[in-house]
Amino acid sequence: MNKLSSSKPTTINDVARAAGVSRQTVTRALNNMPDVSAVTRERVIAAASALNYRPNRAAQGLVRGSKPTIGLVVSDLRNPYYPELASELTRKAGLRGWSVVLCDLGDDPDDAHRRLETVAQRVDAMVGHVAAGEWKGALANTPTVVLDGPSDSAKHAVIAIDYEPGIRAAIDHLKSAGCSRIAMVDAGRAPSIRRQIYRRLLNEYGLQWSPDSELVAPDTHDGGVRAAARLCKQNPQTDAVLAFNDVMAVGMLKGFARADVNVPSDIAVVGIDGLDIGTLVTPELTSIAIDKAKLADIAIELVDALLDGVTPPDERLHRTATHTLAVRESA
Amino acid sequence: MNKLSSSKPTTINDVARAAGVSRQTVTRALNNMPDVSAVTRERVIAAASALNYRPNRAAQGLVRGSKPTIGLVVSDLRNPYYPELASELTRKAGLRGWSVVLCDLGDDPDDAHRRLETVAQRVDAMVGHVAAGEWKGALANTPTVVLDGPSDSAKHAVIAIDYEPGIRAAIDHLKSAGCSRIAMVDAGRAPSIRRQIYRRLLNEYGLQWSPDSELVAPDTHDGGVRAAARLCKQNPQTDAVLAFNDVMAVGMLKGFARADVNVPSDIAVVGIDGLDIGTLVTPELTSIAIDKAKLADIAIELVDALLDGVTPPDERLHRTATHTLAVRESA
DNA sequence: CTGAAAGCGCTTACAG
DNA sequence: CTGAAAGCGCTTACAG
Repeated sequence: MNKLSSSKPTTINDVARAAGVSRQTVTRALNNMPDVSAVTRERVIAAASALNYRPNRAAQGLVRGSKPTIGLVVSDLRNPYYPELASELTRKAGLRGWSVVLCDLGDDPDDAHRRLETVAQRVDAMVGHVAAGEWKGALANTPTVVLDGPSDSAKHAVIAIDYEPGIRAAIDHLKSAGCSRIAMVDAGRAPSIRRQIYRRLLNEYGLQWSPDSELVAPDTHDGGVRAAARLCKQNPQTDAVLAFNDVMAVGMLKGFARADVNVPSDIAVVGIDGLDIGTLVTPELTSIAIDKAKLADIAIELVDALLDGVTPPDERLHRTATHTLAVRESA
Repeated sequence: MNKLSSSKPTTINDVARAAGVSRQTVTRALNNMPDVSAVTRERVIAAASALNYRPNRAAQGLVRGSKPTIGLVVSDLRNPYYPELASELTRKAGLRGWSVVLCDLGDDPDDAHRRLETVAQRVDAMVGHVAAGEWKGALANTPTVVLDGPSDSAKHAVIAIDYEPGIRAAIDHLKSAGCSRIAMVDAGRAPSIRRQIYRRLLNEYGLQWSPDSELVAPDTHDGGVRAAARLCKQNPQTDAVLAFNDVMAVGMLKGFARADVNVPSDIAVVGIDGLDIGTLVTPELTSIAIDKAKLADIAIELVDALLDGVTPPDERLHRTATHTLAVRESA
C-alpha cells in the first residue's frame, strides 16, 4: 500500500524512531558525516528509504543557510529573446550556486500580477523586464533588477539599455551599402525610444524621412509578416527597413518572400536583439545585437549588491548596456 | 552608509526591538493581520523598512508550509523545444501555486552533473529529459519524472513517447502526396527509435529503402544544413525526407535553399516536435508535433502523485504520449 | 561512536 | 490590542 496524501510527511524523528537511534544520528548517517558506525548508518538509510523520507528543505535551509534564489520575470518565454537570456542567467547564477525560478507572465494581466506576487514571495530577488505598474504592488518589497524598463531607480536596480550606438552602427552600415530610404516598423503608436533615435539619426545624417517611412505593427512574427506586405504597397521605393526587434524582422523576411521582394537586393532588413533565430532563416538576419551573457553578468552583480544591503537609490545600482551590429545576410 | 555584506541580515527580532514591540506584533503588522493598532502597525512598518528587513523565507516556509518547487531539467534552453515546454510547465505549475526552477545542463558533462545535484537539493521533484547515467547519482533520492528517457520505471515516474502513430501519419501524408523515396536524417550512428520505426513503416508500406536512404548528422541547425547538402549529392532522386527533429529540419530547409532545391516541389521535408520555429521559416515546416501543454499537464500530475507518496514502480506513474501531424508548407 | 541541549527565524494558538 | 510560550524540522556544538 502506498502512503495516502492525507498523512503527514515523514520527518527525521520518524526515521530515528524506526531505526532506534536519535535524530542527530539520522542526520549524520544521511548526510555522509563521520562518527557513525557502518551498521548504524545502514540501518538508518534502510529506515529512511522504507519510510520514503525526504528532508524538509525549509528546515534544512533555516539551519544551514541557503544560497539565494532569483526570480526571472519574462513577458512570454516563447519570445525567443527570453530563453537566451534565461539560459545565460541560469548559467551565471549556477556558477555561484544560486537558483533561478521562472516567472512567465502570459497574456492575462490579472494573472500576470498573481504570478508575479507568488514568485516574489518565494525568491530573494527578481530580475526582468516588467511594466511600470507591476513594481508598485507585487514587487514593492522585493529587491529587483529592472531590465530596460521604466527606470524608477529610486526603488530598484536598473540596467538601462542605450540604443543609440547600435542604431547608429546599423544606419552607418546601411548608408555605406547604398541605402538611402530607410523605413522603420515600430511596435506601438507612441514612438518608442528606438524610433525616436531612428528619427534623430536620419535627420542627423540628412537621410530622407517622411511620415510614410514609419509603420506600426504588433511586435510579433505575424505583425512582421503583415508589416512587410503593407510596406510594399505603401512605400515601394524603400530600400531598407529597421524592425522593432528580431521577431518582427523575421516575420518581415517571410512577408517579403511571399511578395517576391528580394532581401537584401530589393530591400535590406535589420532587426534588433541579435537572436539565434536570426541565423535560422534565409537570408540570415542582420541585427543590432545585445550581449545577453553580459546582461546576465550585470544582473547577477546587481542582485548581489542588493542582497548585500546596497539600497536604491545608489549609483552602483544603475548600469547601462549597448548593442553591437551583427552583420549577416539581410543587410 | 549602507549595511556591509559582513553584517548578519536583520531578523524579526531586530525590527521588534527597533519598534519597541514583541516579535509577534511585528508578524501581525507586516502580514496585514488584524489586531494591531494603526499606529503600532505604522511604527513597525517604518522600523522594518528603515532596517531593510526581509523575512527569512526558510523560516516562513518551515512554519507556514510551502507549495512544492519543481526543477525542470533541460539539456539546452537554446534548443527551442525547451522554452515551449518550460512555458507550459510554469503555466500549469503556477495554476497550483507551484514554482519551477530551471536547470540548464549545458555542454560540459561534469558541470551538468554538478548543476543537477545543486538543483535536486533545492526542489521537491525534478522533471525532464535526462541521460540514463544522471539518474544514478544526482537524482537517486529525488522524486523524478523522466520525459521520453530511458524508462527505468522502477526508480521514477516516466512519460514515454510513442513515435509510431506520428511517424505513420507523416508517411501516409507523404505517400498520398506522391512521394515514394523517403529518406531519414538521424541524430546518431546507432539507429534511434524514430529511425527504427521509419524503417519498419517503409517496409510495411512497401516503400523503397536502401542504406543510402539514411543519413546521420548532429541534431543541430547546422547539422541539418549540412545533411541537406549531403543528401543532394548522395541521393538526388529522394523526394521526401524525415528529419530527426524540427531544429534539424529547419536547418535542412536552409541547406536546400542554398542548393536551389525547392521545398516541397523538389523534396518534401518533415520534422519532429512541432516547434513554433517551424512557422517562422519559409516554407513553413510540416512537423510531427507533440502537444507540450498536455505533456506539462501529465508531468504535473505525476509530480503530484510522487509527492503524495506513490512510489515507483507503480503503473500510475507510467504514461504515454503520442504525436499529431501538423501539415504546413514543406510537405 | 552516540545522544541531550540549544537554536536557526518565523508563526500559531493561548493568555491577558 | 499585545506579549509569553510552544513548536515547525532540521543541524550544530557539547558531553559522554
